[in-house]
Amino acid sequence: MSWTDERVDVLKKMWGEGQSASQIAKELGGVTRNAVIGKVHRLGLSNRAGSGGGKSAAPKADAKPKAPAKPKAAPKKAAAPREDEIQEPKTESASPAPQPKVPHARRQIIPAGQPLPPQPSANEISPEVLAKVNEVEKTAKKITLMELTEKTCKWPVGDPATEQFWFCGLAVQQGKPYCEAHVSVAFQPMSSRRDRRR
DNA sequence: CCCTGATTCGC
DNA sequence: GCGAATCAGG
Repeated sequence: MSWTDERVDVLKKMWGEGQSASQIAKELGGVTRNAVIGKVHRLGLSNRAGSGGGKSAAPKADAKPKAPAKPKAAPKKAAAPREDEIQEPKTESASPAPQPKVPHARRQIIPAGQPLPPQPSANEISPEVLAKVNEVEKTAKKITLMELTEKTCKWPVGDPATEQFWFCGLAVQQGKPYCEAHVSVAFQPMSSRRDRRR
């Protein structure tokens, strides 16, 4: 595969959207995340920030401490036939319809000001974290039960008895079953919820 | 272990 | 220019 204009376009778009190199590589197909990263650098759009915020670019200074002397006895894997991708056995066929963008209309998350207690632990959590979760739930992928994998956030959102129910679906925080935001509300330190009035 | 991007360097 | 191998984190 070569970097055609269209492919570069997708690359730029996705990278701009904050997609990870591996995701982009998966989307494009025929390339590895390394290739994507390499291209990103060559295109000179490595840092996605640019915002004059506190996040300063890399303090590169001078880099050269790399070990130039690489023995590399004989680790040559020869031409490793990748093509593997042992991902989940999705409905892989030949349909060029990878990611449904979910063009659904904006369903209101909270139908009404009803009790709505099913939320696992949205009781006494720092308002900040709570707010963050709310944000996340708006940008969540809203996947269904069957779309859950070991790598998708399994945080339930909404009421299972209604149509307004889905799973977060964002990338999980490694070992955890939830994404970062939901991990923070799901795994409250005891100290925090210690003296629950009851 | 999973993942991320960054860099190097032979091709 | 390309990207695998590697490095350096989280």
